[in-house]
Amino acid sequence: MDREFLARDPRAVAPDLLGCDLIHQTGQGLRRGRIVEVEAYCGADDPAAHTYRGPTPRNRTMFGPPGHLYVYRSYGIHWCANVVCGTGTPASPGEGVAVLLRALHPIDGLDAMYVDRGRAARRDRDLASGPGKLCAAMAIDGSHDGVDVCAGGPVRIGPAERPAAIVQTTRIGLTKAVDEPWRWYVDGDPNVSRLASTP
DNA sequence: GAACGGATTTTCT
DNA sequence: GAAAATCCGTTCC
Repeated sequence: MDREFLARDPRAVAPDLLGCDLIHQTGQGLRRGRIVEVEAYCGADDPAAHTYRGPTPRNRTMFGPPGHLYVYRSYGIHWCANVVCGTGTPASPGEGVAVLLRALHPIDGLDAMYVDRGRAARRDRDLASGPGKLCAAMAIDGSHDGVDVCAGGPVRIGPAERPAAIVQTTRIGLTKAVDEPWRWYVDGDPNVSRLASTP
């Protein structure tokens, strides 16, 4: 994964991440899933973003250089993982923008994913069909906040296999900026957490 | 298959 | 003190 690819507006990066593989090489083995659902969070432009009101101890990774992972705890229980975007450098802060990874199509390491997801996972599509599930399946937690996914380390992102069709729709689970169409998913993939409503 | 409540960290009022 | 970028077990169709 080239860092320049991520050094853009998250609304441009997010659909381009669909079809890329998220890879985690753990001591036990390699886990891999294809990214099939993402959301963009746009810093000061986005009341729903953690970074809307500026840096805090939790969100400081999002103001750093692109290509790092912002991992935070959601509802006190789950972990959620974002890929930092924008034009930050080690010397100067970025825009506080990122892409939330919401769902994966499991490819490798499914046995380990079932173990870490517990008894609620009955089928492959239960493994990573949501941001909290995704982190559990990939063994990503708070210790991975700030890791560089562009450096060829144990957590990395592989090149995209371009999806046949992409759906753009509104984000999920928000109470602010609910109408912004900043979620994208791979049309027809069974691992997508929720389909776009068709009124 | 849909609908509800509980778990529990970080932030803000 | 309350709400939040969620998930799961239970309950009722």
